Amino acid sequence: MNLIGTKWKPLVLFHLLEGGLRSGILQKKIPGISNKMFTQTLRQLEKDGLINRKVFPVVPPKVEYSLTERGTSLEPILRSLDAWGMEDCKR
Amino acid sequence: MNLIGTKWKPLVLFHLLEGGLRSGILQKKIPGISNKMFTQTLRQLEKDGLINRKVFPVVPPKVEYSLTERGTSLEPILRSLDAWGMEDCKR
DNA sequence: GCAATAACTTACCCAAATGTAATATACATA
DNA sequence: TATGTATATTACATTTGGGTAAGTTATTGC
Repeated sequence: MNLIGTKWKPLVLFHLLEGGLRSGILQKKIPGISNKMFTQTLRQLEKDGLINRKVFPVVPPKVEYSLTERGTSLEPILRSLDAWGMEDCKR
Repeated sequence: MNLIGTKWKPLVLFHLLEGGLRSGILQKKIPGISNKMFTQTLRQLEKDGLINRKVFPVVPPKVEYSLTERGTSLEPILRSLDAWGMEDCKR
């Protein structure tokens, strides 16, 4: 799954700890992430079974991401990374 | 510091949790790491202030690595990564 | 003299991660 | 008809992690 060895995954997960978010809002919480890496990271996390993707059939599109149970189980790790002041979680 | 975003750093630190080790022995605990990445990773960790490097002026050379206090403070993170079964810590 | 030893280092190369920028979709509305 | 909107994808370039293999050092012992 490679949570480690990737720049953005932990960051994305961290911002979902407080609850699900709309795509756009989540992205704004991660300054510096490119459009591409944002969706690419989400796709991977979804494939890893760590997040849910919920699409609302409206226009313009609305998509919400939230942690799965498995994703939530990472909370201790994500919080300790944050507490420790890991660069990648500071942004 | 980028503990995350690198393949080997957490692994090296993890194996030092139980105490300092000679270079060669530490390397053997990390199958798959190349000679180059091994020393390169150690240099980075040393620069990050996470490990100590102690050289014994003997022949053939003897070098021991151990965690600094700062490095030891990562123990909860390293252990939870391991407990979670992170791929990189399974080897 | 010459091989063996432990710990590195260096040159060279490839592949994977990431960045940039343009484009797509589908409908509402001015 | 043209524009805005939120989400996403694609092609292309660049950066960086990582591998391989050979060379370095300084001594001991055959």
